[in-house]
Amino acid sequence: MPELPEVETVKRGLEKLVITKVIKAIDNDNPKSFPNDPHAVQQFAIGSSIVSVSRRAKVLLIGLSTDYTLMVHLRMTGQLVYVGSERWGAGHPNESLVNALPDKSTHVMIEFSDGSHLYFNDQRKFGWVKLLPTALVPQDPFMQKVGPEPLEPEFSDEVFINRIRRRKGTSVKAAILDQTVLAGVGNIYADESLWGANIHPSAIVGDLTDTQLRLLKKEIVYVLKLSIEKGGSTDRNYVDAEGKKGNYIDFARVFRREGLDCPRCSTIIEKSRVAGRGTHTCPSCQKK
DNA sequence: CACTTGACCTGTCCGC
DNA sequence: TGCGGACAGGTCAAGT
Repeated sequence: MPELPEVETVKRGLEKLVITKVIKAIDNDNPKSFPNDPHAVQQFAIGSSIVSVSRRAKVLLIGLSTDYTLMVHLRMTGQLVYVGSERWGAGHPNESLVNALPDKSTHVMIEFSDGSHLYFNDQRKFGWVKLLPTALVPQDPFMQKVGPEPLEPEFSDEVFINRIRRRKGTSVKAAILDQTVLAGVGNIYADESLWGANIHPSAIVGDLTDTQLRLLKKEIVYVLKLSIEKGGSTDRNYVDAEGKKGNYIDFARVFRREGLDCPRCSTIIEKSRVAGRGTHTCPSCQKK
């Protein structure tokens, strides 16, 4: 589920909600969701306070006062939801979810000393919460190989073109989904940005011009920024740190709009399969 | 090496 | 209504 804009939205929410909170207890029901040595958890997490929340690619990093970090990947269906000690008042945008937590998909539960909680929910159990020394975060194999952050200034046209051209034999959709090319694009923003650039997802990278790739890079940055403004995309499971849904999907041009009109030319949007993923295109705007 | 496919899980939806 | 199969936003290991 969550791609860069969703993880960024969770990060911004958590930053406001959990900094300075002291961890009183952590429970989990599944070692895949919480693959940590209980002794390390006891020694370096329990009793520590949260000093920072940051994001790299689709990974959330919750910094602790012990110089350890809780590294969180939401994968497909993960949620990280904060619930205050008095819950949320009536009228909360997602009252039914928040007030029902924990539920059967809650796999990690962090209790703070003030009685509030942070719940890690994950229907499909692909996500995880790992505790490790902060100094070792950069040594993580994924962190070692992940590409540049698309919303940082160093993500220039040259950087993007050089990196994506390493994948010259593959489809452009597979290339932008490749986290070593750039960080944070998933299926939604791949389809949305390719539509924006008038490029067919199955086009081979080696057949695209630098002009097309520059436009694609611009569209990737555009859709990611727009989605952050809208609080991300809720297609199924995604919610932010307060349990609220995102609104980008209302602004999507092709994603999940098969059978509807292309907003640019009114041709009916099609759904197909590219790079093993459900793929949405306008057959008129995005010629093969 | 470059690239593609299947696996990891659970839930939901669609066709018979 | 029940059942089987396909599919769902990510990543990695194993295969070609």
